[in-house]
Amino acid sequence: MKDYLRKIISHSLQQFELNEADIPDIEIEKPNDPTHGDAATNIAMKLARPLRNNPRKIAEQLVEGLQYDKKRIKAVEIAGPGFINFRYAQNYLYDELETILNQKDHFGKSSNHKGEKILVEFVSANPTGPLTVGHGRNAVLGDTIARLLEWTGAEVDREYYFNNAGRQMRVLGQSVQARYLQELGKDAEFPEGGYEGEYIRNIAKDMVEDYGDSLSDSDDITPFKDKAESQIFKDIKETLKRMNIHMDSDFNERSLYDDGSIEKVVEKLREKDLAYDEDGATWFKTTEFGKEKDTVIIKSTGEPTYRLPDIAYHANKLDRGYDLAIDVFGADHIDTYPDVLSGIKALGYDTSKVDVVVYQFVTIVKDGKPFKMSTRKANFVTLDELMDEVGVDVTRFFFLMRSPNTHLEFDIAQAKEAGEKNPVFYLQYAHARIHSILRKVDDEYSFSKSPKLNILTHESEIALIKSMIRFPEMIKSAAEAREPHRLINYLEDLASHFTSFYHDCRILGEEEELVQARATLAKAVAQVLANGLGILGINAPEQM
RNA sequence: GCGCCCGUAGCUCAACUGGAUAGAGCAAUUGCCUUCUAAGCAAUAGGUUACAGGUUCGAGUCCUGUCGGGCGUACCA
Repeated sequence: MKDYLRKIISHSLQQFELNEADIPDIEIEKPNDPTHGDAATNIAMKLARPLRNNPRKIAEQLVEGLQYDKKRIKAVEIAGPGFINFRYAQNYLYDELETILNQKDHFGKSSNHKGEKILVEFVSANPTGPLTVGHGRNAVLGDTIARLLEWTGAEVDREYYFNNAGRQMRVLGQSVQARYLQELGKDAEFPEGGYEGEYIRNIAKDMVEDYGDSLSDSDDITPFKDKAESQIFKDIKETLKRMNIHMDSDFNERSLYDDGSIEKVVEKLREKDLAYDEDGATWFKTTEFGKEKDTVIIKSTGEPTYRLPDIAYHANKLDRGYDLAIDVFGADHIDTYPDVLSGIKALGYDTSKVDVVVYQFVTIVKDGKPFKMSTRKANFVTLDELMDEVGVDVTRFFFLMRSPNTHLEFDIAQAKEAGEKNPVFYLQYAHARIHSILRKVDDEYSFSKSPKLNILTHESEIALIKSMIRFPEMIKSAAEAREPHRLINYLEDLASHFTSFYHDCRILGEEEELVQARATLAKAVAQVLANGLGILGINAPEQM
C-alpha cells in the first residue's frame, strides 16, 4: 500500500515544475490519531519551500491531480497545516485479509534484499568461560537481526569469531592445571588473575578421571588448555542451541596468521605509506582518517594488537563475497570500529559493506544493587542459569524488547518473579486463545472455503485488520534499522487489538456466516502472531 | 580533558528517524468471571520530555552550551 501511495503521489507531482533535487522523498506514515485516517503524507509541507507557496494550497493541487483506485482508497483529505490523509476502502482490507491466509507462514516476507549475501557476526566470546547474561543481549540481537534479514529475502550466514591463543588462554590453562593438582591433593599455587569459576574445577575433575595423576609432573599446560577450550566451547554451543541459535560457521583468528592475511595487511599498509615503525612498534596512520592519534598494530614484542586481525578478518569477510557484513558489538568495542573501517578502506574495500550494531551494556541488578560482572572473578550470572529461572522465551524476549541503543537494566529478582506476568505471555496467550476458539469452531461447524468477509464491519474488526496489514512494513523497517524491538512493540499492539475484538465480538454462538467470517479473521491474527514470534525465535503455543 | 551512547509518568521503557493532542507495561485506585482461556478487559490518577538557548510552518527527535549517568580513551582483548 505504501508503495502504491508513493506511486500515485509522484504521478501527481509531475504537474509541478520541479528540479530533480527539489523533489523530496515521499514519506508515508500511519497517523497517531486514527481520526486522521490510515496513512498520511507530509509532502505538501516539504514542497512549501521550493514551490514558495503555502502547504495547504499545494496539497489541494496535489490531491486534485491524484488518480487513485477507489477500490483501495476510500477518501483523501487535507488536514492541519497541509497533511494529506488517506482512508483505505474496506474491500481493500478484505483483500489483504485473504492475502494473509493465502501466504500463511510467508506473510510478511519481502524481496528487498533478494540475491544479497549477508554475514552477521555475533557472540564471538572467547572460550574462557560460560556465556553470561552480558553475552545474552549480543547473541539474541545478532540472531534476530539475521532472522529479520532473512525475511527481507537475504541469504544470511551467522558466524562466531574467536581467538584461542594468547595470554587469556594461557591463564585459562594454568587455572585448570592448578585445580587439577589441588584435586589430586597436591600443593599448587593458583595463578595471579586466574579464572576462579566453579566450571574450572569441573574441568579439572574430568581430567583427573581421564588421566589420573599422569599429568602431575609435567609443566606443559597444553593438555589443560585444550581440554578447557573444547569443553567450554561445547558448553557455549549448547547454551546457544538452547536459545534457538545456530551458527553457520566458526572463524578462528589463528587462520588469519596461518594463511598470511595478517602479513599481507601490514604489507599493503606500508605500500600505501599508511604504516610505519616507531619505538620498536608498528603503527597504523589512523590520523589520516581523522583520528587524533595513530594506532599501534604490532607491539614492540612482535605480537599484533587485536586491531590488526580485526582488519584482516573484515577484509576476509568481503573477500568471501558478502554484500554486507554486520557486526554486533557491545559499547566497549565501539572505539575499534572506526579503525577497522579505516583499515579496510585503506586496503581498497567498500566500507559501506560493513555495518555495525552497537548495543549498550546490560546493567545487572542483583539484590537491588548494580552488580559488576567479571568472567575471571566468576561473579557472573550465566545464561543457562537465567534460562533455568525464566525459560528460553522470556530470556529472548527480555533482551529484544528494548532498543539496542538504550542501557538495559536486568533485575534478576524481577526477571525471576516476572514469570507469568511477563509481557511475552501476553502475546503467547493471545495466540493460544485463538487456537482454543478455532478448535471449538472446528468441532461445531464446517469451515467454509469462502467466508463472507465483508460482514466484518465492527470497529474492532476493522481496527484488527488494519493492524495486521502493517506487519510486512514493520519487518522491513525493523530489519533496515536492525532494531528487533520494533517488531515486539508492533506485536503487542496487534495482540491488544485482538483482545479488544475478543471482548467486543463473540465468535461461537453467532449466526453461521458471522462465525465463519470471524473465525477466519481470528485465524489470520494467529498466523501473524506466529510469524512474528517465529522471527523473534519465540514459541507460539496453541495451548497454555 | 577528549570521543561515543543515554537522560521521557513513582519504576522499566516506546514514540515509525522532524509531524497533528508524547504512549505502553509494572506499581496505585475503581469497576467487570452463569457466555469462545480473568495469564484478560474498561476506567481514574500520574509529564515544563534534565536545564538554557537556537534552527522552522512544526522539536522528545537536529545544532550550541550546562548538569547528571554509562562505556571507552593502553604497545589489554
